[in-house]
Amino acid sequence: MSEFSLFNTLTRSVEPFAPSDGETVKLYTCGPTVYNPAHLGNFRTFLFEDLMRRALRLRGWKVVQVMNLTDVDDKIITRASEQGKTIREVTDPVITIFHEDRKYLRIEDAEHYPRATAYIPDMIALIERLIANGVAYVADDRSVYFAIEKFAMYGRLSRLDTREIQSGARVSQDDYSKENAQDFALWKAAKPLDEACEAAWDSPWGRGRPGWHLECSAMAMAILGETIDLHAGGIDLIFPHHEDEIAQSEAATGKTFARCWCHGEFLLTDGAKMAKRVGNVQNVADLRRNGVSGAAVRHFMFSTHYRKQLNLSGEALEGSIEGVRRIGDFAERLTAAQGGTRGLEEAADRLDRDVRTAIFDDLNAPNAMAALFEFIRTANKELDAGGSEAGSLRRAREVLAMVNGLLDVQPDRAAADADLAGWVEGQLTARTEARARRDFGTADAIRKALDEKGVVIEDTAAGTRWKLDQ
RNA sequence: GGCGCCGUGGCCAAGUGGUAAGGCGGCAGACUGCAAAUCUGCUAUUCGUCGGUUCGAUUCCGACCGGCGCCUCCA
Repeated sequence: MSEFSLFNTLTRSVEPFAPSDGETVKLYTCGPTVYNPAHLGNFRTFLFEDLMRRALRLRGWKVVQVMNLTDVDDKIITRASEQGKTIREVTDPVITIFHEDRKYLRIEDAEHYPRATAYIPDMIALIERLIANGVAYVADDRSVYFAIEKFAMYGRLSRLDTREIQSGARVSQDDYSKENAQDFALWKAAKPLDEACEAAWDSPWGRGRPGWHLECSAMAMAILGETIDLHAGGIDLIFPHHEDEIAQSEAATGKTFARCWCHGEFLLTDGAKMAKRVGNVQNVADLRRNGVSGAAVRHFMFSTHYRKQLNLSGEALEGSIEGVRRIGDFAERLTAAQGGTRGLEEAADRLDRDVRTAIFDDLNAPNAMAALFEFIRTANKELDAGGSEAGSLRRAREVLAMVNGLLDVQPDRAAADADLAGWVEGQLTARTEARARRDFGTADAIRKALDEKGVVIEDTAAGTRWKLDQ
């Protein structure tokens, strides 16, 4: 069996990876905070995780993926109060949009999408364990904090020396009273605003709500167990989010929380991190409105390795749209082909091997994509040569399906409705007749009329074919 | 101030101590009535700059220039 390796943030190096039980990968991925539709930067991370789960399965393992939905937090509460709603009324519609966007980008369903508010009892139980272990304390304001100096390994993931966080850092004191500025909240005592939008629950320490980091630890352990195989997220979550998850999980259980940590780099726009506070965000809806397909977005996101920053530009996106068109045209050609050649089969074998090698080597999607395009060029050539071997054709289709099951960059050709199809067929018949009598003026006028309806035609030896543009 | 990443052709981008994958675009050719699709050839003597190590560096080391990120709740 081929090796599978991933870059582990804990060691800052690419290492062999396998699930601890040799069979099922327990994967936890930090999901969106649902107060606003996720932007493309968020989706770059989710796409990287989608590729990861597909790669793990291709390697032969089962995957149980958890993606949490953070449906209680400061921003959600702010939004709810502004609109006079409960947090649930704010988050429900955003979750719906999240799943629509996700499906548009062909991100597979995770096995679990837990909402933080559904796991309050688990979170409270975890806090009680931490207090019992002496690493958490209840402050004067009835909030509960984790005391980072009680956890020796604190800082191991982010490699931040806790004593040296100083000038330049955004060290803003929040409204809570804690013993050490770097301690983080496990439980936040309720304020009137929280109660007003139904963001407060009973607890042994009074009314309140969970801290952000706590959610992930509690839900990961509740669903996947105390030690998980893989934990992934955006690079900005390394600190403090994942650092804190490790602290509170391991301080509670005494066991390794996640065996391997993977982080995806940022998507930039105009050379700056895409973020709401920078004001340069673009959503899936924006691309959708501009006719950019999910397949094209995937091609774009996978054109660069996940650990490298990627700049969103119109030019790059155009390139992906064209690239994906080529893949689509080729796939249709392969579907329609009557037979293949020995060379086609060899090219398919090569593609099979090269894609696995690339993707099992720390998810090298750009190399996998390169292998796909090399295959397309060779296969087109072989198909030009004719050939009648059913076996090689079958093999080519099988490998292309495998690659597509991994990258999923083959565009859907929009099916024309019956009215349009009928009209097009009529036009094509007229055009074929015109061409037969060498009346090219009429033939070209018809082609122009079709083009204006978004119909592109190709004259081939077997007759004229047509498709909808994009 | 601390920590870290990156800089490869017009654009995107892989990559290795031994002389630059792939995609988009462009140019030329084949095919076509013309197109489209496809194929072929061309499109970086060179990998931010300057040094060093080496038989040999884009790949290792150093300095510098430029871009980006993290340093308490941001994917």
